[in-house]
Amino acid sequence: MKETALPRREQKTGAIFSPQEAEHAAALLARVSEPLLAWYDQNARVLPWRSDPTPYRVWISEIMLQQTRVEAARGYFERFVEALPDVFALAAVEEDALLKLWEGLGYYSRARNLKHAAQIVVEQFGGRLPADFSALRKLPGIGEYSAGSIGSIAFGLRVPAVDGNVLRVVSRLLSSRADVTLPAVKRELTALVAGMLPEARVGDFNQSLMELGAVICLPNGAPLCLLCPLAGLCEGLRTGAAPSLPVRTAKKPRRVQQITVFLLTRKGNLYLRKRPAGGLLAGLWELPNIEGALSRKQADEFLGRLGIAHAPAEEAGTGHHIFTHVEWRMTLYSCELDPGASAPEGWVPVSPEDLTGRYPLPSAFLTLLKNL
DNA sequence: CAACCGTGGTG
DNA sequence: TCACCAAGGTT
Repeated sequence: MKETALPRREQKTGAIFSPQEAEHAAALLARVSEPLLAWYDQNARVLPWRSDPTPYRVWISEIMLQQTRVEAARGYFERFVEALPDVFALAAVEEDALLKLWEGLGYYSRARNLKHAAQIVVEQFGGRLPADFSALRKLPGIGEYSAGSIGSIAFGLRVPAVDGNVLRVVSRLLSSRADVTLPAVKRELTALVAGMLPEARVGDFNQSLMELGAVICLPNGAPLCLLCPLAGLCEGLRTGAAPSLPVRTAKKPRRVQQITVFLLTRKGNLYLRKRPAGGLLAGLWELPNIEGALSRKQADEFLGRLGIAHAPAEEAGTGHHIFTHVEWRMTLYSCELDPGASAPEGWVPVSPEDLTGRYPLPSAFLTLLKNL
């Protein structure tokens, strides 16, 4: 294959960076670990999973922290490990109880994957998380990043852990305009990070890169370069490009979905139903709803067709909820069912106590109920 | 590879 | 109000 005949990104050596650029990058990054670890020793936040970093706790924290800010995860973590203190408890937990512990955190498949992985750990590894990158990587919910973070933090494995913080920090250090949303770019930056790992304290080093990104090298064009221990090496600071890095391709616009939601009550209980096992909010409970913005008359007709004996539906306002890929615009109706009325299969009358303590609801519906 | 999967803080 | 984006993984 002739290099000169191909655009750079198709060359065999270095899809993104030329050999010269990669060499320069490696030389720059080689000078990072020492000052960064020194900074980390003085500035690391005190976090519950850091104070007692058993493999189980590190694992739970890393899954919880996927696409989730530290402050959002903190309270959930404490409650989770209190309720499920070890891998055996996690492997045996009932799904609703598990999802209730995760309620409001989002990306609920993380919780289900945790339980599935716990069952594998019990069956195949005697209840001990494997101290091996490839074995960790094979567990459900553990990808390239998490295998690296758990491996290095819990077991001291000499492997990189490249998350969004690290991509931002490294892009700025190198003043690189490579699009970090591209898997190929992520792979190359991961290789560069692998090359900058210190001989010892790899877990601390991986955490120090993320910590720097979380508290100094802030996203949204707001890095605190004056406080940065790496300011002296940072090409992004020198060129002035740091605030506008990293480069990411824009996201696809959301689709808007109109739904009509029913607040059906009977003798102080509220009707819920379980969502399907796959797709959005899989396995969580919800207020009965259908697609479309129904008029009050259509709402009554809908309930009538389901054979639900009820008082006339009352308009209960509107609601709005934004997910990553979908936006719900909700039309609400409230309706008291006749005392002896039966509801469709799977619609469950839930007491206020069970609503709070037993049934996991997505925030979209929790917000509605809170506003009533 | 690109679409899908939640939620809340931030400017 | 609104776009951006977080200690990503799966299909």
